[in-house]
Amino acid sequence: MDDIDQAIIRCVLRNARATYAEIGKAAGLSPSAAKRRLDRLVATGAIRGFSALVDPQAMAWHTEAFVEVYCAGNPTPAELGKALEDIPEVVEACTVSGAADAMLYMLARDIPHLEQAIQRVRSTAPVERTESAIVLSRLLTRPRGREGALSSKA
Amino acid sequence: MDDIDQAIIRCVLRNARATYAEIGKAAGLSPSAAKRRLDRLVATGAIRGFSALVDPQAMAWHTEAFVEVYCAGNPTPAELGKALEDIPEVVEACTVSGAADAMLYMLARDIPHLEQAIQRVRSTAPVERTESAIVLSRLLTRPRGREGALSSKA
DNA sequence: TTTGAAATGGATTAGAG
DNA sequence: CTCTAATCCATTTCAAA
Repeated sequence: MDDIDQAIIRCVLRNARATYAEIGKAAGLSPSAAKRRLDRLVATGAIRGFSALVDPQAMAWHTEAFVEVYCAGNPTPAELGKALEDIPEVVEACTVSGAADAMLYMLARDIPHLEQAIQRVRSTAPVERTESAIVLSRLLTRPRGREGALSSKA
Repeated sequence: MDDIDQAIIRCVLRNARATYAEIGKAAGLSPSAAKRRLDRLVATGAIRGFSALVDPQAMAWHTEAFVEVYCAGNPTPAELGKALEDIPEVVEACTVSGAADAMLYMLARDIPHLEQAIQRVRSTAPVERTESAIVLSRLLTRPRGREGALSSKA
């Protein structure tokens, strides 16, 4: 992880669909070298993947919920993640300490849509039981600076 | 915004670097039709951009927790928000349905730091009891469009 | 070990139907 | 929306620093 990798990450954070030529230009590399480094960043796990930034307003999804998931058996985190990946209503998912196996943060159009999405979670993953806390009002949201740690330029 | 657009969004949420051929296959469309729809979704703002998912390990603070807050009496959401505002470790806070009054998402350097921050929550706000679920591993994180990335394509 | 350059196979994109 | 065709890009290979 050097300055070139950081430049690549910054570029691809700004636009995940950038071509290797664009990535290379941002990092001062040829397209083939840029591809090699990007592939390595993905392979080593520094980059977990690439996703679209969907406007929740455009989809009119404004029903939020925290969902505790209690699993049947003990599926691996990887299995759980794979199963949840196809459910776009699941915005975040973590395994957690305590009684529940996982905590989901879900976003849906409305209550029926949320209910349907939770049903989909229950049928897709080896889930025994879920416990939902629907968000009533948002008290505060602080920017998390996920990319902040990487944006320190040399 | 129909089922085809939804399928395109699902595909590109899963992998923003998918080719138009892959997107089209996921949506039952030809590559050129897939490109036209995706371009339109970006142009209308339904998709704000495409970004990489960087390993949170790169962050300085990498201990996360979901904290359920049970209040003494019934403070207003405004009072709660005001009390939590001064605690930087509280990244998100919502009032929720169910037994708990509020759900916090907290971010700290490590477990001692998290414990100290929770103590601070308990002493600052009229909190009766808290129940914490520390994040063990992150299964998936979808950007919520807060990062404000913009495609550089014309 | 990592880069840059060339070649080819496949993807992207505009235009026509 | 599909099809077609021209262009552009991704990916591999290979030689060089």
